[in-house]
Amino acid sequence: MEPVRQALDTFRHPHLTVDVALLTLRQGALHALLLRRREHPFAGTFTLPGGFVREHEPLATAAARVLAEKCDLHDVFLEQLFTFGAPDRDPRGHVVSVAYYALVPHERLHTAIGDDLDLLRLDVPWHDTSGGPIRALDALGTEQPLGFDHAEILGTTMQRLRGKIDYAPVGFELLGETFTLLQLLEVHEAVLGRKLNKDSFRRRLLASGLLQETGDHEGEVAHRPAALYRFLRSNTNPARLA
Amino acid sequence: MEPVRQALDTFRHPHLTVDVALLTLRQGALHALLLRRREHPFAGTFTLPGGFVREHEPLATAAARVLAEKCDLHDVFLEQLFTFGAPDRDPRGHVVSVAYYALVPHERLHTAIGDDLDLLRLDVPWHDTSGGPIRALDALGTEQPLGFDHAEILGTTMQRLRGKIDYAPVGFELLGETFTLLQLLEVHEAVLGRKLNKDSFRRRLLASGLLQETGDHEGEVAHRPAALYRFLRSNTNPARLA
DNA sequence: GAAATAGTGTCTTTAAGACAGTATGTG
DNA sequence: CACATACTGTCTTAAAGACACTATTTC
Repeated sequence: MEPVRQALDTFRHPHLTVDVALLTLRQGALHALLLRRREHPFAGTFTLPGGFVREHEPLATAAARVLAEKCDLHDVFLEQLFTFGAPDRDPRGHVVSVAYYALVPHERLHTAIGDDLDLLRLDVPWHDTSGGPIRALDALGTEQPLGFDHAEILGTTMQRLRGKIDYAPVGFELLGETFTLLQLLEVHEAVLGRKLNKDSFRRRLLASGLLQETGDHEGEVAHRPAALYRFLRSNTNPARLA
Repeated sequence: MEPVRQALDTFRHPHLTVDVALLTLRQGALHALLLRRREHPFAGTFTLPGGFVREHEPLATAAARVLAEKCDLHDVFLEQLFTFGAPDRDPRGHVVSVAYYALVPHERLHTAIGDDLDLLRLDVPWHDTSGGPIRALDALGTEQPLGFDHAEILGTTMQRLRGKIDYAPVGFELLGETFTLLQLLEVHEAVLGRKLNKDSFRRRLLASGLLQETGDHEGEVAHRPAALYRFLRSNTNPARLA
């Protein structure tokens, strides 16, 4: 028996970690920020950034710390997703992981991408909110294997997002400070994996009270420029964690 | 250094428990199954049944075991709710709790109620899905204090139920094998805390494909007896845990 | 002016709410 | 038969989808 497994087995309780599924929108498709893993187990696969929860550390703080330490990312939208505790999810021993998902505009990620940190495109094989593991594809469209149960965690993230985007203001977290209605529509289409009706989307969002007109319009386009909106963050909307 | 050893040697880690918010419907109102606590801390308060997660034990199994050991309840609807990890939620140390909620018809609880096990009526002070702690009232309508963050856990349970009952078949879990449409309506009204429109409720449920007519009708009523329905459990519906 | 998307107005379709009226049991 | 609730049919209302039409920018 290898020494690591031996060390874990001497303790009677499961260990507690956090994993963070950070999603962003690139070229109209959702991508996840993943780490290329060098060590046993699952060496060579991609995994979500994660780490142990310290004693006296709040769970959301642990998730934010993991993103800061492993990806140099600060002040992103974070929300608890689900806790994964299958006894065999880590071959070294029983590790229970509280999964969080994070959303961030693509512009904020440029510096973070490096050798062992990559954005993989998500391919969701189901078309409703049924759930199940999903696939991660590299720039060439080749499937890259995911370690542990992280394909399952990303699937649960998509399931949560699809169920939530219609009535909760999460789409804004993937856009910059200001955006057009078409950009917001494209976020919703990327999350839901299907085309949406432009007319009713416009009506619904304008009537929702979530949008504030900036007065500005987009530029650099060969057509009538669209009005730019800002997300009106009310006191009941979720906050960011530093 | 290997991360596992680092966590064990450098940092102490939080302990992991499960807590179960078991809800039932009695006299048209939602009640929670609570234990009267005798020990420090929170001696004299009511608390949710809970316990430590054993190594190599799945989380849902731990939740079902707690219900079996502390309440002699088996084979109930159980679903993971949220994981509570505030460092000060237990004054004895950092205890992270994976909360589950359970739903069970009132008839199945009669034997479970005893000296230290009681059903308290829930009083939800908010009228949408905004969330927050809720109150527990005894048979006389007197508020009974809840230990730890269990008022918060019950509040999150109500929030989840209210958000879910409109599109997921959870109302059936609070009813017996067969039921009338009016009984199902009353379940929805108890969960949502408001009156619903009878006509559209009937239309919606009959069109949903979730109900199977038994052919029988209720008896013992001084008016035209209503048709009895059975919940049509499809393969995508949630299962029970033994 | 051509091209392209933004934005407006209106008709149709669909689901919920309202409500009148009929059906069927008990006492 | 009175009464109470079950159930049915239809009108109204609100929101989504469809689509025609106008507006405004770049090239």
